[in-house]
Amino acid sequence: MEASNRAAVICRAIRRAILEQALAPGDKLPEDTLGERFGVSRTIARHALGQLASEGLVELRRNRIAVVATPSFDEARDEFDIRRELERLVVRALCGRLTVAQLQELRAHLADEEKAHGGPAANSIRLATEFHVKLAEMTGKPTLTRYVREIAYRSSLSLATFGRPHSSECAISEHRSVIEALAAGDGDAAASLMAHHLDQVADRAFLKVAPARGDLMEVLAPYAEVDHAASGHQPPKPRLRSKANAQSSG
Amino acid sequence: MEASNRAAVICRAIRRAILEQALAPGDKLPEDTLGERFGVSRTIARHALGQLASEGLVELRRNRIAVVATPSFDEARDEFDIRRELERLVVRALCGRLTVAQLQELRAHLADEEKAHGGPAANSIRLATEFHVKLAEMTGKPTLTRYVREIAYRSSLSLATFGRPHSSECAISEHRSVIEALAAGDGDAAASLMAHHLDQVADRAFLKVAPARGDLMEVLAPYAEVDHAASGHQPPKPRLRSKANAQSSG
DNA sequence: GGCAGTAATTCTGCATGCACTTTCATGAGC
DNA sequence: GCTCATGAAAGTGCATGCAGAATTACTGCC
Repeated sequence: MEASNRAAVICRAIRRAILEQALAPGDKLPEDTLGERFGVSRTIARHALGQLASEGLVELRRNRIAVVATPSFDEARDEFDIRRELERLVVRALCGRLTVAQLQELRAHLADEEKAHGGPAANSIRLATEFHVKLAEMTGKPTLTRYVREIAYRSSLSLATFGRPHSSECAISEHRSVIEALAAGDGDAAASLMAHHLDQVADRAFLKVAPARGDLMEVLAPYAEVDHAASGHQPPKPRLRSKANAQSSG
Repeated sequence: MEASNRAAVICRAIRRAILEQALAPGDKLPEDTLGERFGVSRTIARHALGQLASEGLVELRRNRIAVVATPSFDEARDEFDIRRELERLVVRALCGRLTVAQLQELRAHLADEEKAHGGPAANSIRLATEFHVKLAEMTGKPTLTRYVREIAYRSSLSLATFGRPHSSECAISEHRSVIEALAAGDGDAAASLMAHHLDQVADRAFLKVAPARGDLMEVLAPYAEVDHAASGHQPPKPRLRSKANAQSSG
């Protein structure tokens, strides 16, 4: 799938780091540091960054250090709209075509999600995303898989930027009901359950922006971001994001 | 939008060549030839090829010359399914939000399509594709635009592989009705007209595979391709494609 | 102490060189 | 005439070096 192994290793590492929110939007990714860390030359590191940029996970600006992408609020919203349709296609393609082994794999994945529930959020987030990617892969449709994977990873960046603390228990039960609808061969149900699930994720994550009380910054962040998008260039904003989230119980 | 100008120039040139079918699936793209042609080093050419590969227009195999991608029949079919949903999102996003200037631009584009109707097919194909890309761009949604653009360009490769002679007059009238529905602010109509249009394109292009009489090769090509995909590696197949198409009136 | 101007450092953009792989042409053997 | 080995040519994979841009550190000044 990836051009060469050595660049692919870097890509995978960075993708995973983003997924587990070890890398946050805006974090710098200098070519030589990267190359040094992975024991390759800048050429390879550069190649990997290009690949990640084409997936929307990294932003490349001329003569500037590459940074982890910072999706705007609008982008996040629009991408969830796309994602809903793509994943609807996924479950429709899957319905009635899943093998016993595949169903078993999905249920095993669900078990992993449950097991990770009490633990660190990074694991839960990663597993939840991988559930969607795994479903897409099972369609055997390369383009659909690619788009779902890209957008799912991008979603985790949106979550990092705008999301409030991840609540995984709802997601898990929604995953389960999608699987059961697929197992029952009910494509319509599976499709609307998936669409509903993604709407819920979006709502939980950043659409219902806090019930008024508490941190004003958090409420305003999305709207501020909209303004930035309109004005066309990024204001300073040095890591205000994580601070705002951390104080949400203020 | 693209990392650097110099690589972007090469990308644009190749994309356009593909769109106008001056480059056919399987055509070779050696790094140094490319670099020489555009007055840059292999490094830049290589970078451009990586970019195009990430868009699915070029296939990169280790230690092998890059080639223009050859979508399989299944891929082509699946991508039209994706495209239908994406472009439905496009017209829904556009409906009621198009400015007078934008409507004017779309109608001007339609006029260009009509003007190109009698002329070389390359022009008609390019303009038809650009119509869809232009619509997507007008949404202002970067990810949606990117995906529609990628898939539209990929479609032109599918057409080159499986398509029969392009018939542009239907496409043009269908484009017109989409625009008029958008101008009238009827989102439902626009969405289903667009979906219908894409279905028609797919049907005209390669789903109704010739009415039995004539060249057997042409009828079998898609099924042969399905087989290749299943067996996992490409058989020789040295440009059989264009020959089969040319003899379709046998 | 705060601030502007400047030098040093860091980092990217790109070409080039070398090692290795694939491909192709040539010719020997059957 | 056909197949198969063999060596040359062509092409990619990757590291490195140099030029220039961006950033940072530093110094003198108010």
